[in-house]
Amino acid sequence: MSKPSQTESQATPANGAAGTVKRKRTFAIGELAEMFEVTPRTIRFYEQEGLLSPERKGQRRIYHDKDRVRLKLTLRGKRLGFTLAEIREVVELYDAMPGGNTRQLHRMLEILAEKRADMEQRLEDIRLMQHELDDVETRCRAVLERLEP
Amino acid sequence: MSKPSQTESQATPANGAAGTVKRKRTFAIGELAEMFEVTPRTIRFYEQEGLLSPERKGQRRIYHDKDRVRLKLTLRGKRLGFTLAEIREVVELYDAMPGGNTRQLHRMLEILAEKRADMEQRLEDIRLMQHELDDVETRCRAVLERLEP
DNA sequence: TATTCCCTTTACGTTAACGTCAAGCATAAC
DNA sequence: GTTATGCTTGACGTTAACGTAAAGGGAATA
Repeated sequence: MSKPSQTESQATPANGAAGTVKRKRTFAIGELAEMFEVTPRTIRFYEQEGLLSPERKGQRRIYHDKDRVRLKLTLRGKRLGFTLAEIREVVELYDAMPGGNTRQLHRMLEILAEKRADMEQRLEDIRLMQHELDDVETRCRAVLERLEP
Repeated sequence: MSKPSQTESQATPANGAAGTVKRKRTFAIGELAEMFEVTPRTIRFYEQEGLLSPERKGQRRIYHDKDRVRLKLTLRGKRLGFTLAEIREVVELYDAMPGGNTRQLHRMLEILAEKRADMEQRLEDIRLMQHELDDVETRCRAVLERLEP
């Protein structure tokens, strides 16, 4: 399945005033890509799909911490099998939340309920799959016992 | 995401001797498709990919209970985000198990361990996602409280 | 100054997992 | 008998999510 990195690997904080070990506040696309073990292409693609909208400094993209978080959430969504379109739907509503009208907010609650049900189903699937794995492993070891003394 | 059915819907048992409500033992492709809310095309595709190998009666495919179970497991695997190739890998090893040689069996245990770790990661992702959902819902309701008395 | 990186956009290519006809067989119903 | 239903095998089309190559900009380093 080509796992795209579970926990982002800490990039070496390369700046900060003397003594003050202050976290780097912005990232270039390559840094972010390395952190999450994805390619820059992927990150640009997510932007094109409306999931990210980094600042620009001239032509270059500058990513802040909120962009990093959003990317993290996006990738987690992906691991959970959501499509980029689904992830975007939530992201857009989330952005529109503070000034959101009542209808949007209720729609949001609807979506949340759906996702929640989805998570429950996934938990059940995982439980069942784990049992399958247990079962197969047991049989597997049984056969091995018979072959290897 | 177009959910492809979670729990297969019980097809009406249309045969069985008088009184004996005996479960139907075989299924046509259309029946199986309806049960799991997928298309026949999907089922044929899975066969082509080596995940199913139903009996043939003349030209027609006849599915037994073991085929149904295998389809169920396949769809569950899909919901968990596994590719058909991954699912097939396990299926093939599983088939080769009873007469399997030691090397294959050890390979099998390896794969099982991988899948197990995978499940753990998925559980963690789900936990985190649920917290996200809680968080968003809380904020969402807070805004609504301010808008609706 | 020249070379090296890292970035940029544009654009066509690729893979998985089916969808969607088309043309035809066979059995069940009328 | 013929009409309808459900199956069969091709074979080409489609979508999502990127990959990959081309052509070039700008700053930093040798």
